[in-house]
Formats: sequence, structure tokens, C-alpha cells
Amino acid sequence: MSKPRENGPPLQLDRFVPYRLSVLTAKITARLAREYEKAVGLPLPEARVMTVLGSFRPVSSNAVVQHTSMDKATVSRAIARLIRLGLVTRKPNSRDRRLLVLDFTPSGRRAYARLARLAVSWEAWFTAEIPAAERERLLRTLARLNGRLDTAASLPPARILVRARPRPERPAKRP
Amino acid sequence: MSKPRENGPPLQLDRFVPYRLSVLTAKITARLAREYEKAVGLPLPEARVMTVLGSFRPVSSNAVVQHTSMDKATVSRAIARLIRLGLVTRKPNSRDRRLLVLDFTPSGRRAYARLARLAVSWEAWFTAEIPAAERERLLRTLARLNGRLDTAASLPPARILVRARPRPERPAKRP
DNA sequence: GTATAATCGTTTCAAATGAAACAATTGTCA
DNA sequence: TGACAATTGTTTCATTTGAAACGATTATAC
Repeated sequence: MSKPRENGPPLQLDRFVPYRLSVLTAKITARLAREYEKAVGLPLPEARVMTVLGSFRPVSSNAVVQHTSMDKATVSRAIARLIRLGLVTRKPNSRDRRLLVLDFTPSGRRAYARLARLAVSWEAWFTAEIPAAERERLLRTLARLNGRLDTAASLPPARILVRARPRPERPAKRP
Repeated sequence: MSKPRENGPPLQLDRFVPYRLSVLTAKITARLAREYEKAVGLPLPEARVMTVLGSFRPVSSNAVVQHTSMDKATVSRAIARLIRLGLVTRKPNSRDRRLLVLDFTPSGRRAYARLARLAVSWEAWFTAEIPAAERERLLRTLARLNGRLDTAASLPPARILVRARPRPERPAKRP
């Protein structure tokens, strides 16, 4: 009578999605950051901002934060440096003067072109071994998981944590 | 004759695997870190080390680094704090005294049990909307990509960047 | 209308990070 | 054997980070 708590399924680390994602992403990010630095001379936060600009320009600083999930202070500082480097311009939106919209300078556009070529060819190399269909499925799954985090609130705490009995079998399809 | 450089395919950010991975992983990590902190009182690096210990114990500090791709200084500090908290022990391996092997204390084992339950149920919630087969495919694809980074050296620079003509069709199988 | 709340972006400041140097140990090669 | 290289883990130190406070602007409530 001394162990009132069932254990539930164990944590299998190498089948734990957050773990697999974070390990893989850490490796990718480290490599790609080196490539960016070497080829374009920009550290990762700046390179990320440039990348977002290339796809969604003109955008506000806040939009960059939404797109990347970067911290807003980090984005703010990266933008300041890009402006100092002469790669990006910033002007207030006349309808809402809280918004500062960003765009490329001509030299920023050229830097982005190099950056984009690097990104595309790195990804081509990186995914060379997996077939196109698998890559599509990966992107779709990532999008679904992403949506899960945007819409749904959060893990309902407790209760689930102490579920004592194994969950029932799934009912047969079309009951 | 003034544009000697072909552009190649453009960078579509929302179909760019490193981007999708890093955005999703950032969100997951932020949420999970909050959960860990709330439920077990451990910051992310410590929680990660505990998680690795739970699956691969006993291990050396360096093994934790290999498993997680964390920085070795971060791991070293996290372990020091876990020891100070009385959750982890460390003793030198007698065959190779450079190796300090880590293991749980009894209270560390209990903390891990809570941590693991939290992780499992959070992932269950997180992946509730995607079917099991899709989750399997995701794990397989992530493993393949991971292997790509472990084995292959690196992006062969240049040349590919300026490829002017579309790549030839793949030759038919078994030539 | 005015007061109050919310949003955008910057800045401050303590804490975390990571590159490099380091001590300690073991491996390698002559 | 002995010299030199490689590995493990820690520590130092400059840089980066991110939470919180902030000023400026706009939206909402009354």
C-alpha cells in the first residue's frame, strides 16, 4: 500500500519529439550560423532578420518577431546593427507611428541575394538524401505541430499526470 | 552582358526546413521550459541533463554533451548545480580517471520521475492531433537528417552557388 | 471628450552563454 | 621509456541574452 502512484509510459528520449527536434535544430543552427558568418559576415540574428525581410518585406520589427519567435530585444538590436551597416532602412508608418517599417537598401538587397543563395544550396545539400515526398510530409507535419502551439492553450496540468490505468484501446474505425 | 549571375531558385522561407525547424523548436522549448520550471523547479539545462541521465545513466558529462548538443560549459555548470541540489552524484571512473560518471541520488530519481511524467504527458498533448503513423514518419525523417549532419562533412562551398543551368534529370534506376 | 489599457520598440541590468585557456589524465609514436 | 598529442571537464572573461521597466503612440472604456 506504499506506492499509490502508477508510473505511466516511460520517457524514451530518442523517441521524444521535443528532444529530437531540439538536438537536430541545434546542430543545424550551429552549422548554418557558421556558413552565414563565413559567406556574408553576418551573425545569426542579423541573418535571420535579413531572411525574413527577403520574404515579407516591408515589415515591422514586431512582424519579424512573430515570424521567427526570436526575442524582441534581440530583434531590436539586430535591426539596429543592420541599419548601422547600411543594409536596412527604417521609417515610421504614417497611419500608426508606433510601427517602424523595415526594408532593404540596395546593398542590403545584394547581401540578401548572397544569403538566399547560400541558404538554398545549403538546404539542398542538407536534404539531398531524403526524397521530395518525404520532405513535403515533414513540412506538413511541422506546420501542424506549429499550429498546435499557436491555437491551443496549454497542457492541462495534473490529472493526466496521475492517470492510473492504461488508456483503453482505440475503438475500431467507423463504429 | 551586365548580369553574369543566375539567381537560382528563390528562398521560400516558409518551406525552408531549417527555418521551420528553428521556429517550431523555439516555441516548444519555451513552453516546455516553463513547464519544467513550474512543475519541477529546474531550469532548462538542468532538466535536460536529468532527462539524459534518466535514459542513459550512468554517463559522463561528455556523453551528455554528445546526446544533447548542448555546450560543454553549460552542461558542466548544470551538473554542478544538480550536485549542489543533491539530485546527482559524480564519481571518477577507475579505468579512466578523466571520466566523471554521473548518476541519480534517491531524491534525484524521484525528481526525474516527476520530470518524465511531465514530459510524456506534455508530448501526448502536443502531438494529440497527429496520427501515430505521421509521428513515426516524423521521427524517422528527423533521424535521417540528423545522420546527415553527423556523417557528411559540410556543404561544398561555391560552384553550387553559381550553378547556372537546371540540374539534369536523374538517370533512370538501374542503368 | 478623458482616463485607462494595450501595443510597439528601445534600453537597462543581472544572468546565461560560449570561445578559449587551463589542469589533469590518458593515448600515441619514436 | 619519454615526449608530444588528444581527451575530459572546469574556469575565466567578454559578449549575448532576455525579463522587466520605460517612453511613445494608439485603442478601448466610460
